Amino acid sequence: MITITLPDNSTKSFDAPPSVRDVATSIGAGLAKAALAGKVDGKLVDLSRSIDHDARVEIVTEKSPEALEVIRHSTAHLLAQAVQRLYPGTQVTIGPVIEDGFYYDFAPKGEPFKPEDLPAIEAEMKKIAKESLPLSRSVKSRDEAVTYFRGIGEAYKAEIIESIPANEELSLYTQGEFTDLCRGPHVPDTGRLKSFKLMKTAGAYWRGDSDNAMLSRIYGTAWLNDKDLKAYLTRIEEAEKRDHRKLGKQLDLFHMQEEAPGMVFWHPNGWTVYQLVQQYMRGVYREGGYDEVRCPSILDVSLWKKSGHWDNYKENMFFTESEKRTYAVKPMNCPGHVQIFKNSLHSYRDLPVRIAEFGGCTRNEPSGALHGLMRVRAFTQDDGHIFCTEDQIESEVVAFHKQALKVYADFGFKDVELMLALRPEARIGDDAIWDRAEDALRSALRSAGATWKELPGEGAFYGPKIEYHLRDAIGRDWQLGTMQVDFSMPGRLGAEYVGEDSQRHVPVMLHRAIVGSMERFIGILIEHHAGNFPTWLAPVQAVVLNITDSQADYAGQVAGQLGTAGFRASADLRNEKIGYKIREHTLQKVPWLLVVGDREKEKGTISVRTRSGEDLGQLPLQAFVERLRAESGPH
RNA sequence: GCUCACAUAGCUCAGUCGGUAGAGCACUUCCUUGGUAAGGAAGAGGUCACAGGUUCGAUUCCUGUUGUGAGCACCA
Repeated sequence: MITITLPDNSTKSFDAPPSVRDVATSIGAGLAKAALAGKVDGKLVDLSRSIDHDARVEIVTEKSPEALEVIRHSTAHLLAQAVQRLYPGTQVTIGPVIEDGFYYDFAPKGEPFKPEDLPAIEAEMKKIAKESLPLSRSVKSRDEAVTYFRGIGEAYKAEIIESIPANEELSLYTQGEFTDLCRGPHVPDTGRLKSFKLMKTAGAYWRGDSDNAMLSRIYGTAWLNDKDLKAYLTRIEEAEKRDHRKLGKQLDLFHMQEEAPGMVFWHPNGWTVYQLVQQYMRGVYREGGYDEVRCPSILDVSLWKKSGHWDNYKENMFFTESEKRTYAVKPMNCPGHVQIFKNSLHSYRDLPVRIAEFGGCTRNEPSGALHGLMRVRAFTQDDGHIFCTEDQIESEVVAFHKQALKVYADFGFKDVELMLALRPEARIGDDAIWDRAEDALRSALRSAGATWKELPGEGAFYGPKIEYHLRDAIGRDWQLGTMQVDFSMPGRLGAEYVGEDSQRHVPVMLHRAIVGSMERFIGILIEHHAGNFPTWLAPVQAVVLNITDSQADYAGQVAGQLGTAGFRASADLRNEKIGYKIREHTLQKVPWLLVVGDREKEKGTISVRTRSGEDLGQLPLQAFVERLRAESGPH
């Protein structure tokens, strides 16, 4: 006798061990039909799984949060089956579920898959789905499974299984002629898979290691129904429209060119935005008690040997030589700031000493990593370093945390996630130091009332770090700010202060940045706002448009007065129709369009239109200035 | 760095099954003075990314280089 408890706490009894499907059927035929999988004592299983003990059971249908995972996983199997039908001899490896879909890595017999191959594969998937092949689960011992996969020529699969402990039982899923190793669960039959699409092909290293062979990966997406699929495809299109590389060109913000890979040519419009962000951040330095400094861009390599960058970061640095000396182009600002700290003798009374810079950094990033403004070789950090005692870490981290959240909110980002990156494999400093550094950050975060996720192995070589991840308007995550504790570098570079005991001590160094890289931050701003910068950040805030030549003087005057009032305004006096000018400046995403014709000229007003097409009618210039002033800053 | 793809006018793209190229927008000039998302006409603009090779002939085919895109690896 088996007693099953359902989510509403009602119970059902069965004489023989029932399958999950039996439980569903006992509740209702409709539910049995809608069922995709089940949850037994919280564990996701197949419908066919029999339940041999008293348990809590939940039926997973399309309405369950787990449904998508099951469907995507099963669709990955469907893809593998289709590929093996069309390309016999292709080996399968793994096919996990990812955000919005799934992928499957194949070891093709000949050429890797190309985008042109996808329609045929997708058609074959649709065909198999129509066949409604049931998926059946079987269990094998590890060694049996290895023998099985070796027997059918699946060397990669066999290799995966060999790395699993010998005493573990493995489940295999079979649909028609296709069998794959898999933890499951899966949909009961392939007919349940309807709304999917293959998206792209790519290379991917076997087991994620660049020393291994390159496999051929196919990405796909899968959804509960065609409506969701369509919504997803629309979302991707929207994201493409916001691409900062595209908008950067359209709005004439910046460009990059072949002679300077990964480096930016800022155009007047883009540089205006850059300057605005910089001025704002300069205020943040001031309010946080930082002194702004400026350090040399190239420094003798001996300094980088002392700092540890030579040993840990050489691959990513640019070098230059002159008169038999080798210099490194600075990839980070910290050693420079230490030099400034060291240049005078500090008392413990001076601490914390806060030094900040808009520090230009140059890093030889791998060519394949470059991506518009998001990953560049030359960039500027809002970089600050705090020299303090161990006791001061907590209050410094808390103050920084508050400031960072304010900055993000001012730029329109509400969704901020914190990560704590812990000691990596390659590092300097002994474990006791790392313990103290990691604990210091944890306790600071605790006292700031923050919640965070920990990422083992992701820290910098000199210390652990807090990372601030922001979610933009279309749900993508970006890492911006960082706060890092460093017990090593001050000692290596000889930074000291005189303590109360009149002895010399090595200070702790905190590395911090809020926007991270100016370049990347502006890229994120462009995408977050889809190019529609808020008025205070817009390169051009208002354009005055005359209707005929007879108002040219007046239009020029209005633009002049706005300029005098401190706004970025210009007049478009071209001999073009008003509709043409409106279209052009709307496409340039200028927030305010001010139309002046004879009517306005006579009354000394302007007709105000926003870039979203809203018509505010005629306003006296002064009234508009007030309105603009209200939108001219984040505060 | 690795795999695959791509590189044609300022921009977005078409095209040449191998015989040195075309559209729209933008630009210049002229006409038009027009009230809220494109008025009209004419003109100018290209070593078809770069370097080799095959060929009577290469922008087109092949190889390499550079850059870009997608993904992987990397991201101190």
